Amino acid sequence: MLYVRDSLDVINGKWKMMILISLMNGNRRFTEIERSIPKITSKVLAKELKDLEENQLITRTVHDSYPVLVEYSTTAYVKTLDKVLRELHNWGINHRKKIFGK
Amino acid sequence: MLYVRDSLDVINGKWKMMILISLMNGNRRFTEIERSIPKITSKVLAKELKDLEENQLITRTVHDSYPVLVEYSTTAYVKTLDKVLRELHNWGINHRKKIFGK
DNA sequence: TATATTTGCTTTCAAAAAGTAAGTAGTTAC
DNA sequence: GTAACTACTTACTTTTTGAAAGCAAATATA
Repeated sequence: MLYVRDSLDVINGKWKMMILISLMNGNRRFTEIERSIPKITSKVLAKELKDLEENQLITRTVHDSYPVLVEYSTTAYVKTLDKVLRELHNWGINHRKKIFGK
Repeated sequence: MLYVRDSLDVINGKWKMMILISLMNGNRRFTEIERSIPKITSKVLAKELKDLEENQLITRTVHDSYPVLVEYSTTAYVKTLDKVLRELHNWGINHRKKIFGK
C-alpha cells in the first residue's frame, strides 16, 4: 500500500475528484462546473482548476471568440482514474446504506 | 459518480487512509503508528484517530495493565475499503511512473 | 437608452484546519 | 536520581478555506 500516498498527493482534497467527475459528465465552462458542485465557491474552484492543470489532469482553453469563452476538459490521463472513482462510488453507496440503513 | 462525495466525506484528508493502512499493516500502538507515517505529528494523529473512531472505522482499547496500554485496530468495516485502497495503490504506481519516467 | 444579468474570475476579510514545539503524568531502565 | 518511553495535550503560528463582494466586458431586457 506504499503508493497510496502518491495518489493522495495528487487527487486528495475536498473538491478535486468532484471537479474531475463534473468535467467527465460534460461540464466545460467555469460557471457550469461551479453550479454542478454544491457548496463549492468560485475562489476554491479557480484554485483547484489551476492545481489540476498543473498536474496535467485537465486543460484550459481560451477561445478567442466574442464573447471570450474558457473551456476546461480532462486529459486522457484522467481515464486512468476510472477504477479509483468507480470504487469510491461503490464504497459511497455501501457506506450510505450502512449509515442510513438499507 | 454521485456517491463519490459520500466516500470522500469519510476517508478524505491527508492522513486518514495512511492511518488505516498503518493499522492494517499491524501497527496498533499510538507511537508505532506515529513512527510508521512519515511527517505526521502527534497532534494530528490524535485528532484523526478520534475521527476514525467516531466513524466506526477503528476501535480504541485501553488495557488496564501496568503500564497502561492503548491499542487501536480497524473494524471489520474497513475491509470494505480494500478495493478502494488497492486502486489508489495501483494508480499511485502508475502516476509515479508517469512523473519520474518508468 | 438605461438597467440588469451573465461570465470568469479576483479581492478582502474572517474562520477553521494544520503544523511546530514544548509540556505532562505515569512508568521503567540505568 | 537522571534519562527515556508512552500517549497524549497545550499554546502558538502559519496555511488553507470559506463567505461575500467586486469587476470588466458583453449581452439581454424594459
